[in-house]
Amino acid sequence: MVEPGRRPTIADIAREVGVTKGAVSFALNGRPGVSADTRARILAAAERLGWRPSTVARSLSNLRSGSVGLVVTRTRSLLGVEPFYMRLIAGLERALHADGRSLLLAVTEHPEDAAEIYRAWWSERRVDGLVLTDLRTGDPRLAAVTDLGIPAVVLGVPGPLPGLSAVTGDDGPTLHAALDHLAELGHRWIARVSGPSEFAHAARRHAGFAAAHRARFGTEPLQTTTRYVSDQVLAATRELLDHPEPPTAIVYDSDLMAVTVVGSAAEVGIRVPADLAVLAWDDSPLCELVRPRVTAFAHDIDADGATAVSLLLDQLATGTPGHAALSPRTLRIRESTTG
Amino acid sequence: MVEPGRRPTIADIAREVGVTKGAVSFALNGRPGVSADTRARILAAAERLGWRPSTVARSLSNLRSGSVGLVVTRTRSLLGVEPFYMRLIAGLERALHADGRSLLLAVTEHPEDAAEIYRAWWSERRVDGLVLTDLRTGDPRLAAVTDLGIPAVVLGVPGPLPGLSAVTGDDGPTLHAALDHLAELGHRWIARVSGPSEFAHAARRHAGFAAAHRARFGTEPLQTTTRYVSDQVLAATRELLDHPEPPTAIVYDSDLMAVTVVGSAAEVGIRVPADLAVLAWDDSPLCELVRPRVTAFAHDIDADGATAVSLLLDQLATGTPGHAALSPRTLRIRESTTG
DNA sequence: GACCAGTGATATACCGGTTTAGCACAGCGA
DNA sequence: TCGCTGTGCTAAACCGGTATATCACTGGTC
Repeated sequence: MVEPGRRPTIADIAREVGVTKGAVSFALNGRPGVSADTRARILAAAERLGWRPSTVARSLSNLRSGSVGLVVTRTRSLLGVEPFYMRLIAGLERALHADGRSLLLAVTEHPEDAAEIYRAWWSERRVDGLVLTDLRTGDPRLAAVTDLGIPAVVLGVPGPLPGLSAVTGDDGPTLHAALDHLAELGHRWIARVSGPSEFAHAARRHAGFAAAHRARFGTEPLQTTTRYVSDQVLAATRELLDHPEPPTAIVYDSDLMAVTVVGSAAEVGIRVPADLAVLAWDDSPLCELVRPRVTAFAHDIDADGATAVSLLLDQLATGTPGHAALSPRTLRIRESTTG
Repeated sequence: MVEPGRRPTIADIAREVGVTKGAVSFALNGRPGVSADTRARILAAAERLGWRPSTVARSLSNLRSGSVGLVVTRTRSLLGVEPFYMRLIAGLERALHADGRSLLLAVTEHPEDAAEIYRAWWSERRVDGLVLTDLRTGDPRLAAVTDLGIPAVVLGVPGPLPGLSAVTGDDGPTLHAALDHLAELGHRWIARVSGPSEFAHAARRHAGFAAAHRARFGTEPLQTTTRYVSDQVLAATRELLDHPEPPTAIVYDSDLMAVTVVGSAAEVGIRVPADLAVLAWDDSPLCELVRPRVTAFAHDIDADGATAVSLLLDQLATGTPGHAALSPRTLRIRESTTG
C-alpha cells in the first residue's frame, strides 16, 4: 500500500505487481517487452493507485521539459486593450494542451528582456521550444534564439528564416483588397497610419502600401508612423488631415488605432465615414464596440496559433524547421467605410 | 572542456575545479561546508562555463516544480474583449518572475475542465500551487483543490475560505459609493445589470446592491441578470427601460457590458447620460474608447495579482494559508454619468 | 543434441541536481 | 599524547522516470 498523502510512483506499481520498474515503464508506455497479461496487471495497478507520470522525472531523463515558451513583449497599458495576445495565448494553449504540453508565459516590455528570458529558460531547461511573434527590425530575440539553437517558430514573417520554423504571410493581397474596397466606394487618395517602424511588419506594410497605391491610383500615398497610444494616434490622424490635400480614407495598422479614432472622431470634428473612411488591419470585437463599427481585415488567430504549434512540434520531432502560411485575411465590411 | 552544444552541468564544474558534485552544490547554494577559497573557484568556474541550474533536475530532487498554475475559465469569444485576464496574467507573471518562478497557463470554457486540469497538473507535479479566480457558486474547482490539498490562493472572495489563501474584498463600500455618486447627480431610481448568477460575486453584489439601494432611497431596486454577450446585455437594458417606471441610471457588472450599451445607445434611441446614466463595475481602457466615456470603478489588478502571489508563496513556505485585502476600488468619473 | 532466434523479464546506469553519512585532518585543551 | 570538536571535503543515495545490456527460457531447425 502507498502511504496516504504521497503520490504513487512506478516503484509502487512495480512492488504491487511484483515486477521491476523497467517492466512497469515498458507497460505504461505501450512498448514491447512485456506480456499482454503482465501489461494488463500493471495498467490495472496503475489505475487502482491513481498513478500519473511525474512530468519532472520524465523530463529529466528525456532532457525535454514538455513546455513551450512565449514571451509577450508589450507595454502593460497596451496589454490591457489589445485583444490579440489573449487570443493568441488561448489558441496556442489549446493546441499545446491537445499534445499534452503546456505553455510557459512571461511578460516584458522590451525585446532585450525577452531575449534574456529565452536564454534563462533554455539554459534552465524549462522549455523545449519557443513561439516568437511581433518581430522588430534587428530584433535581439532572433539572434539569441539562433545563437543558442533553440527550436522556435516565428509567427507573421514574409518568408522563411534560416534555422527557424515560420508561419509566413504576404501582406500584398490584403493591401490590394483594402484599396479595392475603398476604390469601389469612390476613394482615390488613401493614407495609412503605421505602427512603430521598429516592428518589422509595420516597415514591410509601409513599402507594400506605397506600391499598391501607386499601382492602383498612380500616386504616392501619405503615410505616417505612430505608437499605439491613443493621443499619438489622434495626432497622427490630424497631421494627415491637415495636409493640403487631405486623404478621404485612412488604413490603420491595428484595430485599436482605428477604434480610437472612430471613438473620438466627433470631438475632433470628423464624421466617419462621411469625412473620412476608416479601415483597420486587424479585426477584433473592439471593432463592433464603437459606432460606426469599424471595417477590418480579420484573420483566424486560433488557426495561426495551431499552425505555429504544429510546426514547432514537427521541428522538435524531426529536427528540421518547417513552414506554413498564415490564415488568409478576410475583409469585414462595416459602417466605418460604408456609412 | 565541455563539448559544444551540451549545456554545462555541476559535474562539469566539479571536474574543472577538482571537487565533487556535492561540494559544487553547496558552493552554488551558498551554504556552509566549503571554504571561501573553494567556493570562489567554483563560482568562477560556473560563471566561466555559463552554468545555469536545470530547473527540472532541481525539481525532481525538491519535489517542487517552481511553477504556479492559472486556468482561465472563460469562453474564447469573451477572452477576445475582456481585458481583465490579460492584465491579471501580466500582474501574476511579474510577481512570480521576481521570485524566479513561472506561470503555467491553461484556457478552458468550463469549470469542470479546469478542475480536471488541476488534478492533472498536481498529480503530474507540474505546479506547486494554484491561483483561482472568478469563483462560481458551488464551483467544482474548490472541491478539487481542497480534496487534493493543493496550495492555492483565491482572488476576490468576501471572506477567508478554509485551507486556502484568499485575497478578500467587500463590495459594500463600492456599492454605496456608486449610489452616492449617482444620488449627487439627482438619481433616485437606479437599476443594476448583473453578470450570470453562477458567478459568486454576481450573486453577492445582487444582495449588496439591493441593501444599499434600500438604505439610500428606501426602495427595492430593479436588477436583472445576463450573460456578457452583447445582444443579451442590450436586451437586459431594454427590459429595464421598458419598466413602467424606468430607472434613470444603471450600474453594470463589467466594463464590457457598460461599453456595449454606450456604444449602441444611439441605435436603441437612448441618450447617455441624458436619458440614462451608465456606470461600470470594472474600469479598463475600453471605458475610454467609446463616447461618452464610461464612469467606472477602477481597481489595481497588478497589485491584486502581486498580493495573491505573495500569499501563495507564503503558504508554500510556511504551509499555512494567509489572507489579505483586495486593492480598494476608486471611482473614475467620466461622461457616461456626468455628461 | 547443439545451435539459434525470439520473448519476457531483470538489473543497472542515467538524467542533473540535493542531501546525508562519513572521513581526514587541523587546532585545542587537559 | 590522547581525546574531542569543528571544518572541508568525498562518496553515495535519492528524486521518478527512461533506456540499455543481459539473462533465462521456450520452441523450432538442421
